[in-house]
Amino acid sequence: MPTIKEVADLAGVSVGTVSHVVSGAVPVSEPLRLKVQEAIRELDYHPNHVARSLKTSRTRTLGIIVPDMTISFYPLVIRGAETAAWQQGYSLIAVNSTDGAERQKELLSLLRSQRVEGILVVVAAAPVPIQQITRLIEAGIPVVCLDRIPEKLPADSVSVEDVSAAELGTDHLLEMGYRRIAIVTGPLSLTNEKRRLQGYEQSLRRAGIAIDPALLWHGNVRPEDVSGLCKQKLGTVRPDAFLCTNGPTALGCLRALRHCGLSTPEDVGFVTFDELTLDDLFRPSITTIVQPAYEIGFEAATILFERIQGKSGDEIAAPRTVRLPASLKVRESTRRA
Amino acid sequence: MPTIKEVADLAGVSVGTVSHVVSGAVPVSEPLRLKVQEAIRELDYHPNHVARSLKTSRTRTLGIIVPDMTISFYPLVIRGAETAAWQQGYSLIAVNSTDGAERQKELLSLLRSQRVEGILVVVAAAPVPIQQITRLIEAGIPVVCLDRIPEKLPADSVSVEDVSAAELGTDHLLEMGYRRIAIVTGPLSLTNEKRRLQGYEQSLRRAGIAIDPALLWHGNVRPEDVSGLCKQKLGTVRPDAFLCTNGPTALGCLRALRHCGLSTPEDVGFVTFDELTLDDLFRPSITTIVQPAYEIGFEAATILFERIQGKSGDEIAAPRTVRLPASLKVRESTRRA
DNA sequence: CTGTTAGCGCCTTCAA
DNA sequence: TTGAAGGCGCTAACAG
Repeated sequence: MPTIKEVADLAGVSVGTVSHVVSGAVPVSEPLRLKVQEAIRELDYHPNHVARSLKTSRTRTLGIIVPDMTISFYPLVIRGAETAAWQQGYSLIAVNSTDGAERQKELLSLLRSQRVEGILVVVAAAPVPIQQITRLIEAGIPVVCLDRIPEKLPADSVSVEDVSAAELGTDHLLEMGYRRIAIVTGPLSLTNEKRRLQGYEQSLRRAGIAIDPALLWHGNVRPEDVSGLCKQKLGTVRPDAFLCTNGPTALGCLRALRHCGLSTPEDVGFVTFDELTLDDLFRPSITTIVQPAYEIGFEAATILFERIQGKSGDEIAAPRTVRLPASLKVRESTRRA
Repeated sequence: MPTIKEVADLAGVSVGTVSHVVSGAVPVSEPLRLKVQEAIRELDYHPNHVARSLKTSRTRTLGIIVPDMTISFYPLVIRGAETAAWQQGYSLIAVNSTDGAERQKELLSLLRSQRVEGILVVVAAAPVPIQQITRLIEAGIPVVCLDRIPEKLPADSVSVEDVSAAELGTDHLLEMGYRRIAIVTGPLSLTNEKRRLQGYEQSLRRAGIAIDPALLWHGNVRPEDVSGLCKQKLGTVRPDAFLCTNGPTALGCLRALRHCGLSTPEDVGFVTFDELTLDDLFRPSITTIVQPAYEIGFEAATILFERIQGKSGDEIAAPRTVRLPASLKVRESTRRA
């Protein structure tokens, strides 16, 4: 791999001159510039980012940690962030935490060693000591949380407007005439889940319906577990509709319904957060509360850049909290006979 | 961000000693080691990978380029590669080419500047000068192609056994009694598409059915385009079944069918490469030729590591070609009334 | 075992 | 406008 020195030698100039034409920051006379460019082409020279980063202590790299990019929501988030990063000349390292606290810690540490200039993180569902993250921020590496928001973490965050999103889904079910609406949530240690539950409760209350604790099903983010939970609950309780607060949960719930011989929309109404299918080609298509995944990623990266740029000198700005609106895609699973 | 020197000062030892305890390569006496570790904890020291990479000229980083990780097949591939990389203590930079030749070139250049030690690439569907890739290999950066295999590129490659995979699907349709089977392909400039077409033809021939050119529909990887193509073709031709050679193509085809008021399996049989849905919860569930996506990624990364390790000294081994078997998931779209 | 030191490739003053 | 030189943080000899 050729170095800047080899280019300089071939072009018959000094390394400084080559550096100038590469960066474009300092003007170089036409003839020298051409000679340098020719040498670059000839040698197929690619500036060494590693050396540049060491010198400038700027890696022009961002990190993003997601639980599992196999879940359709996250690739969109990543692409949003990637686009924002690309526009600023940054690249993005995306890694999966598999929702493990230990793994997340390792990844945070790895990204730190790589000297990424900022980190986007969807915190693992496993309870994570927030110290993992506060330390990073103290060390001067800005962190923006997205999608899932840990409690009491003084960091920027971007996610959906959970309460109103849940209301959107619940109101729709109420409008369709469902009354015994069960909510299937993930772990309530995630603020979002709590807020979604809250939105559900508000909608019911507003409709004059009492909250029935027997219809509050609290699971986690593993479809198998949720499926088991639902099967068990279905033995004694029969809701007429379901609101699932995330994709994996919905998957588990749907499997349980099928297992119990219940179908939607014939037997029960069904609404979930997050897209389960690629589109509406399949039946029963599921009514979905769609989060603006791409925008969440894009917006989060944008905030991260503001932090990175504004880091020099003046006091740290207060954490920003951005909440993007969700939208409802009404499909067949809430179409009553 | 503390440096190795600060750790050394705090622990009252030399930087060499700190380096030794961090790497574990050179033994250090118990008392010193403890002092160093304490200092590391105290300062929250994270070794600078950038400096280390510059010194050792090994970044312990791999790159992977996919067309669009929003397509469900690719996240699995990436995770497979990530797992293999992680096991070797490497990290992975995943980027999207959006199937553009220019973009792919930029990404290759970027990864090269980042000094990744090897690259996994799903070549862009747009015709790409193979020189982009051969140059990399000449420069000593091993490249493994996966999923899509460009013609005449002397590089390692990992993908599915296209011919037999297509036969699998076609034979199944034949067994179910379909006779006028249309094949909807992506661009034939991709070897895989050609091979899949070949498998389809072999199956038909073996069954004594003549190839009808009117049933050979050649599209691209953009659902909208394919949908338009299919709508037009359906105006004059009526196949009794479809074999789609990839996901985006299938999507376009299904949309066209719906547009024309045709449903599967009632009116036509349907088989496609690649999963369209998360699972079999939706109807009509589509019979699918499933590629071992995770394994493809894992295997490709493994080969890449062999190249990276074996790079020193001896002559370059001949390109390896790995073909993994596909499996058929029979679902409702081929269940005849 | 432990300390010292020379670069890895590049950018960035600073002089010429 | 161009060239020369120091040093970013670390590792890998090498010397002690």
